[in-house]
This record gives sequence, structure tokens and C-alpha cells, in this order.
Amino acid sequence: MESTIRNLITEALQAKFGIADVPFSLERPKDLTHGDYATNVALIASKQLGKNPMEIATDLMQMLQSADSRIASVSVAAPGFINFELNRSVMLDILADAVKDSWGQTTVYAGKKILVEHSSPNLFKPFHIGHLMNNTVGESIVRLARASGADVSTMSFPSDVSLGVAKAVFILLEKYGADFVPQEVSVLGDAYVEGTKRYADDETVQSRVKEIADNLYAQTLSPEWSLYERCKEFNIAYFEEIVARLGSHFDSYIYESEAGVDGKKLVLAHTPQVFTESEGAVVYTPDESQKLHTAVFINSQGNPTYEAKDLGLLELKFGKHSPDLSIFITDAQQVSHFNVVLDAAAHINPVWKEKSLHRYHGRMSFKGQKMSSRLGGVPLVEDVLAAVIEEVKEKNADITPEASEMIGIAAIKLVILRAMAGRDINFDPETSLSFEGDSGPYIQYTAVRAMSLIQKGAAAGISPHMQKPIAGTELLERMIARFPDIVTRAQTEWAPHYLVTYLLELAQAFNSYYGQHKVVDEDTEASAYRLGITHTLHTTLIKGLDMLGIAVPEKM
RNA sequence: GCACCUAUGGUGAAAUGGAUAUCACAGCGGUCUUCGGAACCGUUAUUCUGGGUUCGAGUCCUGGUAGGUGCACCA
Repeated sequence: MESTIRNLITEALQAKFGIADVPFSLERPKDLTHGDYATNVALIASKQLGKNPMEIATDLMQMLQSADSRIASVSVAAPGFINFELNRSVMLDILADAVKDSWGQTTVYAGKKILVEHSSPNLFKPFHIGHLMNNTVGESIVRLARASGADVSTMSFPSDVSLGVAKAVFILLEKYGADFVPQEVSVLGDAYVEGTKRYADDETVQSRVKEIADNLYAQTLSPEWSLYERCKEFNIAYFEEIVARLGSHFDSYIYESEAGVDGKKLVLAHTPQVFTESEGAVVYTPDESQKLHTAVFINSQGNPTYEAKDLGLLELKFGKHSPDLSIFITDAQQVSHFNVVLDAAAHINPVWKEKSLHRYHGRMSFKGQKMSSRLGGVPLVEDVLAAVIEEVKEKNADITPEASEMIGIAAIKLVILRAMAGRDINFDPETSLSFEGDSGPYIQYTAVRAMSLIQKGAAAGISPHMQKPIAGTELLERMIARFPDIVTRAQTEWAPHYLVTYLLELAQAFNSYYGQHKVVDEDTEASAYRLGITHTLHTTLIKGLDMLGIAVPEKM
């Protein structure tokens, strides 16, 4: 349709004014009262023609008025826009697909292999609210990718070996002995915090922790190694449980310990060509023009740093999965780190940089305070969820446990997803969390209400269909018909918030309609049509929310 | 110090260079013997600042101001 209109404009321009090559745009106006398509061609051409844009627009409008049977009307608006409104039948043709399984499936990345890495946990640290943000953004990107025609696989990159882990292991050994078997994740988290404190001001602790770190890196058989292995296994099980609750599953893991071994080899193999030795460490110094900082890849102790681990990760990722696009999600603080790593990686294998895409999210502060699990006192995901679910139950005492879980998660996820990724969110449960207005539960509620109407119709023997259109639903039809375009945009820019904005507007439009019209009444024919629209609305909300990682309960 | 990011009603956010800057919360005023009120309708109030580019700037360029983040052996 778009190219048809574009051609019609070009032809009219040539026929009427004898000019070509006007770089005009043809867009889908965000304001639906401006029609289905709008062009600025008259504004662009006015300089070249030396005429008033309104005159040009009016001339073109007259020529385009009946140029295509799918165009219902063409109008001119100041300062010189030409708006096209399509026939209702065009919308209804699109809506015929809205109740099919394929609704919302696009071909944006058809045939591509996409790998998404997100939610990477730090073992020995409980899953806190920062991870929740990463998981929410990551899961939504996974689901957008799955709706794009791509072959998608997911992975996570657990941080399983580090000095911090060694500090925790030191405490566990000291407190519980080598035979320690973890029962609760909080014990590990507490050990992490305590270890950090003890390490800070005690030299004998420092040397012992470093020794433990060496043994963990080298996988040397030792009391710390076997204790550590039990904790690692326990941690992964905990991680899988909590992300499953949030709707995520990982096809595979690459551990930092593996990536570290790989990364160290890679760095050494490319020294001194790419990396250089400096003060006992191996570093990478980017070209001056890059405006990046020098980074240590192997420290003077001989262990790979975060940089080398991420380099090793690139080799492992591309070696195992050979993706056409490798997306990874982290918080914004790591932007310059990855710029350096990718810059270094490009010297080893340019593909690693070309096919990698870093999407970052902002930081979540809690009641105005930056969260750091290293210092303790961090809100954990399970605690936050429990608090929110409690609120849901207060609002509705009859709610099922499944429904309250879905509603609580929707409320939190929407706070994160409605903002453009990359911005910080100050998460204050008092004000950030909402069950009304621009909120996850509002959209869920609208979907549940729509389903309830359909059931009411069924009880009255009315089944939804769209054979005989009636007046009053045109706006809803137009909005629903745009769903595939919105999904396409969200996928192209990897920006779930476009979808959030759309779903909120759509839910509002439906609720507004509902407030003014009776959907199911004595007029069976008209009721069936209204239910037909209601049905397409329902599937659109369900599919849209699913792409955000949000499920909808049956009742709420 | 250098680099990157951000600045929109009282609050939280949206806006592919486009039309009267959109939405929610809060406030104020209504709908209400419901098709499921987690709803609907009305109303008050917003682009940090100076310059520039453009037919047109919240958006692009540039100078400032304010905030955030990163800059060698943590991840």
C-alpha cells in the first residue's frame, strides 16, 4: 500500500508540475485523525516550484482523490500536508488475520539466526532488583526476536569465578567447614557480603582469599574447590527457578570460568600484536582516534579480568552458535567496557564486532538509593515480588494465587518496559507501582473484560463475526490493524516500549468505547459484529503482552 | 581532567525533523441501581538556557548550566 501511494504521488507530481526526484516522506501519522498515511511532498516541493505549499497540496489532492479504489479520501491540512484515509474494507481485510495464530508475526529477521544473552547472574549473589530489570528487558527482546521470523536461541553468562566469589568461599569454609552443603541462597549472599568486609581490612584474609581464587581459577582439587562446586550447582538451580517465575528459559550457559580460560589463551596468542605487556599485566590500548581507555585483560597475578572473559565469551558464542546477530543485554555502566572489548575483538575476528549488538538498560535505584549487593541491604526479586503480590491480594481478596502472581509481575515489568531502555528508573513501590492507568494490570484487565464479553455473547448464543460492519468501531479497527506495524518497529529498533505505548492506547480506546456503547444487546447482528471487534482486540492484547513477557489471567 | 549518557506539567513517562507536544498519577469536578468500577467523562498544568541549521526543532549542530556513568589489574 505504501509503495502504491508513493508511486501515485510521484506520477501526479510529474504530470502536474513536471518535476521528479522530490525527496518527500510518506509516514503513518501517530495522530489517527490525520489519516492512515500522510505526506509532506507539497512542503518539500514548494521551494523548488516557488509556489505556496497549500496550493500545491490542493492541486495534488485533486489528482489523487480517486486514483486508487483503496483510498477513501484525500485531504489537505495546513501548512501543506496531504492526508490519505484508506477504505474501511482495507482495515477489515487486515483484521481478518487478527484472530489467527500468525497475528503479530513478522518477517523482519526471517531466516536469521539470533542469539540473545541476558540475565547473567553472579553466583553467590542473590537475584536482586537490578537483575530483574535486565531480565525484563532481555526477555522482551527474546520474544520480539521470536516473532520476527528468526531462529532464536537464548543463553546466560553466569559469573562463577572471581575474587568476590573467593571471598564468599573463604567465609563459608571458615564458618561451616569443607563439607558445607548449601540450603538457602541467603547464606551464600551473606557470606559474599561478609567476605567483602573482612577482605577490606585484613591482610592475612587477603592472601588466603587470593590463594582460594587461584585454586578456583585453576580448578585445583582442594577443599575450597569441592565446596565451591556444590554451591555453584545450588546457585544455578536457584537461578533457573527464579527466572522461570519471570517467564524465562535459557537454552544454554557459558560460564565465566570457561570464558576466562579461553580469553586468556586468546590474549596471549595475540600478544604483542594486539595486546601489550605493561607493569606485569597484559593490556589493550585502543587507537587514539577511538577515544577509549586502556584496559587490563590479564592482571599481574596472571588471571583473566572481566575484559578477557568477555573476549573469550565472544569466541565461545560465535564458535558454538554462529549467529547472524548476537544481542547481549547489560546495564549502561558497562557501555565503555564493551566498546573496548569489541574494539580489541575486531583485531582478532572482525565478525565478532560486526554481528554483536549491545542493548543496555538503565539502573534501578530503590527509594533513591543506589543498590549494591556487595554491600548488602539490597531488595531481592523474591522480596519485591512478594510485596507486590501482597498488594494485589489486598485489592482483591478472591484472587487466585496464579492470577495475583501474573498481575504483580505485570505491574513491575511494565514500569520497566514503558520507558525507553537505557534510562534509569527510580523504583519506589509507593509511587512507581500502579494498578491503574498506564499500568500492566490495566491492560490485563482490559483483555479479561473483553474475554468476559465474548463469554457473555456465547451464553446468549451470539458468536463473534465481522460480516456486517456497523458504525462506531472505525477507530478501534484502525488501531488494531496497526499492530503488525508496531511490532515491526519494536523489532527493528529492539525497543519494546513502542509496543507498551501502543497497547496502553489500544486498551484505553477499547475501554472508552465500552463506556459509551453496549457491546452485547438485543440486536444480535450488531452484537455479533461488536464481539468480532472485541475478539480481535483480545487477541491483539494477549499477543502484545506476550511479547513483553506478560501473561494474562482468566479472571482478576 | 577526558569520554559517554540524560534534562519534557507537581510526579512518572511518550513523541519515525512535521500538524493543537501525548499518556498516566496526583489535584479539582462529574458518571454509578455496571456488559467486570483495576473502568469511563470533563478540567488545571510541561519541552533547562543562549545561539545556529530548516518551510518546520522537544528532536539536528554549537556554547553554557545541572545531574548520572565510565576511565589499569572488581565484575
